Amino acid sequence: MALELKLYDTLTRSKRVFAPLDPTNVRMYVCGPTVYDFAHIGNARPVIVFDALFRLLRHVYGEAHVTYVRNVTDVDDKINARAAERGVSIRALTEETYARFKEDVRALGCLEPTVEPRATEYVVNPSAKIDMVRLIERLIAGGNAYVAEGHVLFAVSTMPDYGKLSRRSLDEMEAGARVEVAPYKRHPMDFVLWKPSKPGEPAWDSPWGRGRPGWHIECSAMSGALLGETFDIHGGGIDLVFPHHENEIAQSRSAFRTPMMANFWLHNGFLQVEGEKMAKSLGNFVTIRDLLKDWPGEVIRLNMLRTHYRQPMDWTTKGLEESRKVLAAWYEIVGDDTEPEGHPDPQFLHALCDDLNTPAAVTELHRIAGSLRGHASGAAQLALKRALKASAMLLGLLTQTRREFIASDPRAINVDEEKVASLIQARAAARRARNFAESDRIRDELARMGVVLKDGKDGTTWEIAR
RNA sequence: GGCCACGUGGCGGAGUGGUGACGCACCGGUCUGCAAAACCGGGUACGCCGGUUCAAUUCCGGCCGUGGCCUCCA
Repeated sequence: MALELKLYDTLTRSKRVFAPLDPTNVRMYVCGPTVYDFAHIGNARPVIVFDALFRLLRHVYGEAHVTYVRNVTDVDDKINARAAERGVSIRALTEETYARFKEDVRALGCLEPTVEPRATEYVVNPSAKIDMVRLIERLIAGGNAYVAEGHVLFAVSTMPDYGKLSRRSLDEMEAGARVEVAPYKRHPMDFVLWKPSKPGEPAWDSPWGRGRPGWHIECSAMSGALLGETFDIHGGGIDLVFPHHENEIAQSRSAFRTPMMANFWLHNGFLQVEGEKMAKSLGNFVTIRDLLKDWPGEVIRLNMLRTHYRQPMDWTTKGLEESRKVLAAWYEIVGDDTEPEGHPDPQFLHALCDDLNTPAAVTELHRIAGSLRGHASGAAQLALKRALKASAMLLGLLTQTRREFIASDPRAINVDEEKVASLIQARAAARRARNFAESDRIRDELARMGVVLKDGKDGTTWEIAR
């Protein structure tokens, strides 16, 4: 394999060369949405980032050799609360929210994961290799979990490595704990695998009574069922490192008796909005849905990828505007050529293979676009255009024609393209007749429609004013 | 209170122990009937204080700032 991919692994806090456990089936699991509300831009970061990684892995190992699992959490106390609040059934709420989520991420140019399992389908699932109830039974049988007052708890003291991912010791965690410890816990850090359900809450029959799973067990069950006891990459937001991923590791490794769960643990950084933390109390929750009312999906996507996935990021309107300009300029260069015949640029790929360095990859796209200016012509020019297009497309960018991109701007929906075209023709005629008063009048008329003209060697093009 | 990240020019944002990436904006020029676009050229940087080193933006320590986790949260 010519391309050497390096990824930063949170567990070892180091960048390591990625070697698949099985090159014919590279397996990645990413924690997906809890479906109780519209997804916000912070939710979009891991979705876009790991989609980019998925695409890169498919390029390196072949499309048929990558399995990407992103779960859907459809059993959760927030869901119960929201459903009750709205007076709808839990099922109706989760189905509706999930459908909206799918629309949102498609608009952001994300490929569908190979499998999108729902937590509720893996509580008890006899046809799966493993499910949550069986996993918990194993943990109890193996001495890693115990039953107390209708709950099943994981005993962290049975896991010598507990805390390794988040680099904190049990002593530190106890010392820093702010929350009262449930009296039935043997150790303060023991966490819930199964809990009883009150009337009205989702419930499944289990050896421990009618109840529902704790938060962490779903990911251990679904990754185990769909990817196996150990797999290559586990991803998610950095806020999930503790306790979620730490607990997943404890569960999976204890149940399966393995030295590791995932070979690489990848975490994306947090996102702020206009310099402030995004919080409901600040009223600055930016949903994907809202953004799509103002910006093409590709603009949102490029804006996300202009920052390295591990860096903290500030999401701003100014940044979106810059991303829009960059994308528009690239489309102007590539034009309406849709032939996906090029190959991604080697330097572009090299940047991506360095821990998914998308900002550096974007720089390479600028480099290719720059080399297209001026001198290149004929076959060389076509090859460069296609390299630019093929490279960008690997990241889910420049997937349209120039015209489609312009039309995809939400602000363009009120623009009558045919009328614009005829006005441009009329202006061209006036200019040929050197009737500049008339040509300027037409330009002003178009400007009032929100259309900005750009005269070039090969005629006049236009875009939406901002 | 404990643990952990991040802090680069007007803005965004890579990277590196020793020649000031890249983009946006800005300024100057070419082109254009004019403007826009395009093209050519230009400037400004590594939070603060120490330490290691021939040499630090890059390594180490402290401080300050921002954010994350410790509780359901991407």
